[in-house]
Amino acid sequence: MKKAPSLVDVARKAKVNISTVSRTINQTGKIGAETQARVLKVMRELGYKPNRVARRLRARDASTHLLGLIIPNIQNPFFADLARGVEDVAYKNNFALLLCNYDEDEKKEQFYLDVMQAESVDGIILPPIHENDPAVMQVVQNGTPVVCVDRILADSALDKVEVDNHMGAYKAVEHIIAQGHRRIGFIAGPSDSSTGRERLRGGKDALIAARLPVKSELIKFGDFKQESGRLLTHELLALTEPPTALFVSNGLMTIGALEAIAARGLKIPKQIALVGYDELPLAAVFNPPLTMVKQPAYEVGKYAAELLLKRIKDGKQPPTSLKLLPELIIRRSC
Amino acid sequence: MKKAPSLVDVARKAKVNISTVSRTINQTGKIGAETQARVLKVMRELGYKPNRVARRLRARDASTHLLGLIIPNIQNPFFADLARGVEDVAYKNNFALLLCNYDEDEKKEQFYLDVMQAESVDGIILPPIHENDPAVMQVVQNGTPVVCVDRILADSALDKVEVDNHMGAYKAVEHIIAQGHRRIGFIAGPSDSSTGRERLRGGKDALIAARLPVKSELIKFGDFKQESGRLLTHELLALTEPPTALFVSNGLMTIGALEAIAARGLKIPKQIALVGYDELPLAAVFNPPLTMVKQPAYEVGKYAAELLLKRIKDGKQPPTSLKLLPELIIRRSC
DNA sequence: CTAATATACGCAAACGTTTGCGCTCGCTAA
DNA sequence: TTAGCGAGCGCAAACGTTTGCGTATATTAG
Repeated sequence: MKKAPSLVDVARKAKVNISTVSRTINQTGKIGAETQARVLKVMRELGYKPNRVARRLRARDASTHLLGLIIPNIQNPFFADLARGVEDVAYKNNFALLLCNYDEDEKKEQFYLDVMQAESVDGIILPPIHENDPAVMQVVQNGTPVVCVDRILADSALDKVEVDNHMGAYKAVEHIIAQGHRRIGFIAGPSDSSTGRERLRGGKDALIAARLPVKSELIKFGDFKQESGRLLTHELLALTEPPTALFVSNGLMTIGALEAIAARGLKIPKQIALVGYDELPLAAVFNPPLTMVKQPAYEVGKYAAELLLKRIKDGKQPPTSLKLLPELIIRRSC
Repeated sequence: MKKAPSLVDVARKAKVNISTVSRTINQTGKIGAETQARVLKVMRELGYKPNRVARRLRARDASTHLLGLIIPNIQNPFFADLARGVEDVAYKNNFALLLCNYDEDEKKEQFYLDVMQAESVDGIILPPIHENDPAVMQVVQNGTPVVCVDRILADSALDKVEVDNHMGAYKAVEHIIAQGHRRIGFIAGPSDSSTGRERLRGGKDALIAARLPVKSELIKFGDFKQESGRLLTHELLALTEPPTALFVSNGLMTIGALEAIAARGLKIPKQIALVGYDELPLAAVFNPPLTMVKQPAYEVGKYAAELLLKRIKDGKQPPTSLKLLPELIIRRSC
């Protein structure tokens, strides 16, 4: 590893003290015009790049220009979009991004939270693993700025940006009902996640508003992963009186549901109608095109990053809470 | 920001010198059994976590437990899978991951390479933006371990893991021919990328092996993004004598192609057959299921990370070069 | 002309580690 | 008895920054 030029090298060559160089870089303090010019020239000649590690070590308070993003799984298109949103605003502000997948695994989440703190990131964006996440709470207590996305943390005064899950599910089920369906299968998320619960609630409320019974045998609880979507759809379709329509409450499970439907050779929407959650890359060109409730994932990431940056710059403002709106994209699957 | 306990705090409470604590942690040097036990106890009591920043600053040679991954776009499922592969082995080895999207933009690539160096990462995994990538070359010269994935860097003795692009395209086109097609549209990637060129070459070679002419009007060059797939497919289908089959050389462009086909209301595979590159989440349940050449993206990431870790531990072994095999998954779209 | 003040810059501490070196024991070998 | 040695541990430097404070010079006010 060739040694990169340091402040000392620049200072020596420019015949000034390192503090002068530092101040030139950061535009802090008073420095003479010609000194400044000379220093800048030497910096260019040497190809000097400030060492971020040293900077972070020293400046526990000043910004370290590093953001942490901890998500369940980057292979989930929703989180990929979200991550992209975060990254774009980070880049615009000269921040780098430490990205981790925790796979809904508390051990991994803890590990990565430790890493983030040990790296003294400026702030962290994450969907808490569940509402009472002690590991996250502890990070917050430490004073690290945290903004919650997608899911929220119970009774905490944190910046957060979420999507209206109740509305998304409500609209979806409402639409299913409007298409004339009365037996609606519901593949819900885990009941200990706020998103899972809110979407379930939204679906139920739509049923109630239409004076339809909510039948527990038509509600299955998955884990937001593809395989559970497949399995639960099979269960639903194997019922003696199977549903005529399906609402699947996230993207990965929707893929699984489609697998099950294909395996049984059912026609969409005639034999089984379907509306899924989260937009999928091929949903619009699917045959038939898939009716889905689309979440503004990129925007969630974007706003979250902006909120975080704002808080980093100015710690003591009241927390702001954003709730973005999902959109029901009606295509042909229901 | 509450101050985290440091070596000094532990040392003071355990009534030893900080160096003893350090050596206890790293298992380096000789330390008495009871001292060690005492130190470990205090560490637990205080909840001590080593500060990675300080560690990285000090140990320019020792491992800093941070890997860099620079990819074009995390929203591309291929790279999402790849990233996941990298992350999994990084996690197993207690490494964190700095992830960046450079969007095929040289400025961004340069910026992120600078960041990685300034963060003194242990090593970097990336698909070079093109074969003669001066920015990457320079990083290599600096002595930072680099492993290339997917694409390669010209005449450099680097670890690399790629997928056999020639074989993938060859198999695809071979299969299209075997289905009886004679007019085959080819949506290629950029000709200045090694993957683009090799896939084009593979396709052409399959044509030649079958003694079929390669007609330049049937070959369109895209940029591996969705929109170009859509546009170019429209161009191809608008020909006075349009192709009866399409080979699209990456995943995003395949989505675009499907858009164009859907917009024209063409039936797959009767009116237009199609085989795409890269597996897509919904490809298997698509209607008809999509014939695609699937790249082992996760494995690419996994092997790359393993190679990188090996090189970090033991710098001076000859570079190893892996070439993984793509798989033609024959479904019903061709 | 002297004193006050602003400007431009240097000095050195601090951030939390790792590590080469040196010191002090207690023990063994000659 | 003493030189030699290894085990166990402390001292202090170093990594590359930022920053509070000090100081010299130039400028202005009184």
